[in-house]
Amino acid sequence: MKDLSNNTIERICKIFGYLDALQKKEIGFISSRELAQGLGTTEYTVRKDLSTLGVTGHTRRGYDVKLLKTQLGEKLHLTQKRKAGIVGLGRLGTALLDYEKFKVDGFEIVAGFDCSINKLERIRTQIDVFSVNDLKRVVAERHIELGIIAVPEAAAQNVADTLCAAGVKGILNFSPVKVTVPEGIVYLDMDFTNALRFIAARL
Amino acid sequence: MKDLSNNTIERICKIFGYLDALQKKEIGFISSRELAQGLGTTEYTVRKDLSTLGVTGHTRRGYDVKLLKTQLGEKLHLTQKRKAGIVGLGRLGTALLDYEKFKVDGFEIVAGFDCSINKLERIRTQIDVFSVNDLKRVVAERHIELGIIAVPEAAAQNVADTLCAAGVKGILNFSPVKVTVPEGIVYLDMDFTNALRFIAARL
DNA sequence: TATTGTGAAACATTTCACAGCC
DNA sequence: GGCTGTGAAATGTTTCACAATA
Repeated sequence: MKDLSNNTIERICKIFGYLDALQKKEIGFISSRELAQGLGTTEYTVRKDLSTLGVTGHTRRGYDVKLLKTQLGEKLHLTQKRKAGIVGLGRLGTALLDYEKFKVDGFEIVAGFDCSINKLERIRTQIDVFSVNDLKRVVAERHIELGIIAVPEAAAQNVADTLCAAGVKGILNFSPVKVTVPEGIVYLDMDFTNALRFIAARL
Repeated sequence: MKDLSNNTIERICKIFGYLDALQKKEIGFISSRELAQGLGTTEYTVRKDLSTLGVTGHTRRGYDVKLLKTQLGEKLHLTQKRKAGIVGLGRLGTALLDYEKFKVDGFEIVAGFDCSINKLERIRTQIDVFSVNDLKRVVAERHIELGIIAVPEAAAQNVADTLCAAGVKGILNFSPVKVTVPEGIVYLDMDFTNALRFIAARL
């Protein structure tokens, strides 16, 4: 397959999520125009993106919702379940531990980590929790591919290093500092403050 | 000022945040190259972005960290404090209520809202909490400009409508569905599942 | 000598127009 | 008739090369 731009991948991921909503409403077919409206983009871009991926719709009817979901899932490798671990079990970390939407969409949180024994003992959750000292072992044993960082900023880089050394392939960073990761590790920031800044700048 | 692309605004917001870290380390000047490294972009892009904004550095020394922070803040209107309210006081919502980083960066959470009286009574936080029935009044009284949505997906669109009707100018949506807002309201999604999907697609 | 600032070149993305199709 | 699929045009963004500068 041709290599896709980040923008395209992001849009396709959004479409993928949007199709869930359509399925719940029992909508069988959807046109590029309606998809575009639901996503805040243009019909041209939707058609181009889908055609770039090699998936195809029907003249006069649009795209088959269920089929499209399957096809996009395959093309983006979203069909296989992915295991994730969360490091940092403060308020945000524990909120993420029990975030049900992950499960629905093929992501499974299989472990939580914190450096405070105190916190580990007090936490009430279904997910197994461990000391960060056991991180390397647990990541290997449980085949964790994705690391989610929810520690205070001072500890973020350290945690990222530990996660990468343990062998995770992707990192989602909720801490407010950018961390650096080795070549080949997929990295994404979720900086809340930055999000508010972006909005403020557009006001 | 020329109008800036979303990409430029996003990068400038990141630079703005990065300068905080530099100030903490007491670094006085920084070159476009170093900035680029810290941010994962190129020195050309940094220089172009800054020059597009009309801010300027010094030959042989780079940019004055403190001055640059001030200038970027002015250009992006990030100097004035912005008041925000959070709707939905589940685990995520309450985590956001007490997210200290917001305060540091000029955003102030001045109210929380939930529809469950039960939850409102049980919550322990410094921030005043209200029933969503009082949302319109409180948004007006406290001059809330930014609405943060942290409710389950079924309620998200409804909450967005209420917030917009109450007069907020920007919305940050943590729920996993995209909501639609009237023309003129700045809107940004923070979809955790989508973030994981994006990472999985890049693996 | 090291770094900015910027016009121009290279590249990437989005939009468009329309053929093809059911 | 209404929708997709796509090559070509239009637009936007990034990279580059180099003059200017302290």
